[in-house]
Parts: sequence; structure tokens; C-alpha cells
Amino acid sequence: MPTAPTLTVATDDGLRERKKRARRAALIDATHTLVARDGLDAVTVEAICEAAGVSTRTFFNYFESKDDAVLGHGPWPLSPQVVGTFVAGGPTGDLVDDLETVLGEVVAHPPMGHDRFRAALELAAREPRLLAKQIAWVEAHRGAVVRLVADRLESTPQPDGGPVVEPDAVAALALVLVHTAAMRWEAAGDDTDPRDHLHAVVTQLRAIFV
Amino acid sequence: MPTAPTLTVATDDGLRERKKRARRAALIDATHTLVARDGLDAVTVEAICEAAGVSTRTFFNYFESKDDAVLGHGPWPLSPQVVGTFVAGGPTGDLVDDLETVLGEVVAHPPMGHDRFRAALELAAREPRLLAKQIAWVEAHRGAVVRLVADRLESTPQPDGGPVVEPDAVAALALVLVHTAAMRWEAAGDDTDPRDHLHAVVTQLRAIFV
DNA sequence: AGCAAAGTTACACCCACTGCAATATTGCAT
DNA sequence: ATGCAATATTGCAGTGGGTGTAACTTTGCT
Repeated sequence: MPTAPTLTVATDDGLRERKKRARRAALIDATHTLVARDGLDAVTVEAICEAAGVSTRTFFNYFESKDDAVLGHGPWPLSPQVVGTFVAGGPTGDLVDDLETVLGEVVAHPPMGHDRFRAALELAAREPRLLAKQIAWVEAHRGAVVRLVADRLESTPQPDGGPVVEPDAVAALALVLVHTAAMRWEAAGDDTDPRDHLHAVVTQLRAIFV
Repeated sequence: MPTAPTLTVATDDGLRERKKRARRAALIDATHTLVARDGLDAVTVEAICEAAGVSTRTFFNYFESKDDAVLGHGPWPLSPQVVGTFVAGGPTGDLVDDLETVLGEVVAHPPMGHDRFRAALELAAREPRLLAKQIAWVEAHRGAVVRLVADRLESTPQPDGGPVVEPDAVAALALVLVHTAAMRWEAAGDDTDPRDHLHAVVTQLRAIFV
């Protein structure tokens, strides 16, 4: 089940599902341990599978690539309520502030537990190839973000003074905000709130743009 | 010679160098043709090499990967004069405007001729994996950009009213500007100026931040 | 208990990519 | 022009990531 990178709501439960989640977690943990110790390229998929007690073929039933196992890529649940509010023009009415709210919700609720999530970020910060994959993964959601922003822009007419704001530009901003905030969070420490980092980045950009 | 992704000034000339450039170009062209026709995954390195009349081993002397051949990744010359002006606080004194100037210089002077460059962008827009690689390549220059921005921020003291602006945030902004402008340019057309697209993106972001 | 669906595994395979050592080509000094 | 040194190309053998397939095992349901 090479999980497609979509923003969906995870609800399914049952014994089978729990076993699958456990295996997936075990695979991720084994990958983290080995990669942290030996480096990404020195770790073979075979070694990971041996550590996790699984055949290599099964590994690729869970992840599309070795890199994906480190990053734990998969569906990322996102509250439809938060999305709905944003699209409707809320909660504050200011585009950037509301964007910050939505993105804060995203980074504050990773789909795997903070420990694993932070471990993934830490390894990503160390291994360039992983960082690239991470960004690419974020980028893969560009379409969804563009649609989100487009809906919002439609429901809240722009003032006619300024230039026409294209959803793509806003989406690009959103993606860079998430990425920069994540990196800042990783560098700062476990006990900080990712949303604070997001806010700091937004504040700085606002200041830059006068 | 797997060209390291650094921003250097290309000056070297001589008969040997010209032959190398020609081969490199031939390899890129062959890759473009085949990938445009059959898709990235359906094209093997062997096929590319056959088309270019070169051994597969030689291919990997020129590029680190098949993907790199499509994108034509390599050193990207950047005028030290433009850089110097930017670091010194010019040309206008406004950070965003001056950033736009530097980045405009970058996108307007690709290291391979507009036709090849646009072909690469077009394929990147079509194949997700290439887009990811493209972003990764830009990302690999983050360090250089951060240093650039840091120098500038040092030489031009910030007003003490606003928040402390971190080079990383500005660098992240710069990278996303380049990427977004490039995509916009690709979507628009051959006869447009990439700098115009860059300007459009900057203008929109400025408007968003009120 | 027993059947169907879903998951796991072994196996065979393709191909991207690398290190190495031999060979060919080029630039240069004389 | 000739021979030498530097540089480029190539063949070869090997590693490892990733996939298709078909047998086999486990799970959920009745």
C-alpha cells in the first residue's frame, strides 16, 4: 500500500488496520535507528527489513522508496472544520493571518506522533537527499493548496486597488512558510511549539515587505 | 566530471572544453528528445547513450543521474558585480526590490541557452520526479543564498522597530520566488521575459502582506 | 469450521549507478 | 612532427533499489 500523498481524514479502525499501523511504525523506527547510526546510503533496505523482521518485498508494500520510510510519508489528516472556516473567509478575514491558522493546524498535527515526526525532520536536516524529498512531498500538495486558496479568494472578493492575486502565488507562500517553520522548529528544540515558529516567520516576511 | 552544484563564474575556454560542452549539450538534447517522446521512466540511459553515440559509463561522467541530464544541472554563472551591489545595500536599498534584481539576473542568464533551458522546465513541469529534482537543486544553493543575504543584512543595519530578520527566512523567500517565477514563465510562453514573471510574483506577495 | 479478502513472501528480473583498470585522445614542450 | 603527460572514454563486473508475479499465510466474517 504505497500511500498516495493526499490530505485525507484517517478514521479506519480494526485489528487488521492496527497491525498494519504497527508494522509501518516498526519499519519507520528501524529505519530511523539505522540511518541515524550509519547514514542514509550505508543502510540497505535489506538491513532495515532484517531489523524489523519483514521481507524486503513487504517493505515496498509499505513505502515507495527507502527515503519515504525515513520521512514516514503518507496521508496527512486535516480538520475539515478548519478548512471550511478558511475557505469561508475566516477566522480573522486577513489572508495571511488565516493562512497562518490553517498551516499552524497542519504542522501541529502530524500523522505519526511528535517523536517520530521530529526524528524524521532531524534526519532530513542532516541528509540533503532527504531534505529534497521532504520539499518535494510538500510540493506534491501544491495542487490541493492552490485549490484551497482559490476557493477562499473566490468567496472573499479582493479590493480592486491592488494587483490580482493569483492562487499559485499564495500557495507558494504557504509552502515556503511550512517548510521554513519546520526547519526552524527542528533547529530549536522539542519543547517549542511549531506554531510559534510559523508565526515568527510570518512576522519577519511581513516586516520585509514593508 | 559530475558538476558540483555551485554558483561559479564560467570562463574556461580551449579546444578540450568546447568538445566537452558539445558532448554535454548533445547528451542533454538526446535526453530531451527521448523523454519528451516516451516519458522519463520509459527511457533508459542506455537508449540515450546509443542516440548520442557514447558509452553509458561516459554518460555518468557527465551527469550524476538520468534526471540531472534532463535538467542539465551544472554550475550557474552569476555576475560578481551584481552580487557585490546587492551585498553593499544596493541598488535601491529596499531588500525585496534588490532581491528581485539579483534573482532576475539569475533567471535571465541560465547556463545553457534559452531553448534548452525551457525544454528542461517544460519536462520538469510534466514529470513530478523532475520537478522534485529541480527544487532539490535550487535548495542545494540555499547555503550560498543564506550567506549572501547574511552579508547584506550585516552591511545594512535594520531599523530597530521591527522584528529581527533572519537570513534563512529571506533565503527561503528567495528560493520560492525563483521557483514560482520559473513555473509561471514556463506556463506563459517563450517570448516573455522571466523577469516580468518574477516581478509579478513579488508584487502579489507585497499586496497580500498589506 | 470454512470461505473469501487482504497481506506476506520468495523468486526472478530490470536498470540506475559505481569503482577500477585498460585504452584512446588531446595539449604541450621540444 | 614527435613523444610525453594529462585527461577522457570505455568495458566489465558488481551493488542495490525497486517491480511483477504467483504461491502461500493470515485475518474477518458467518
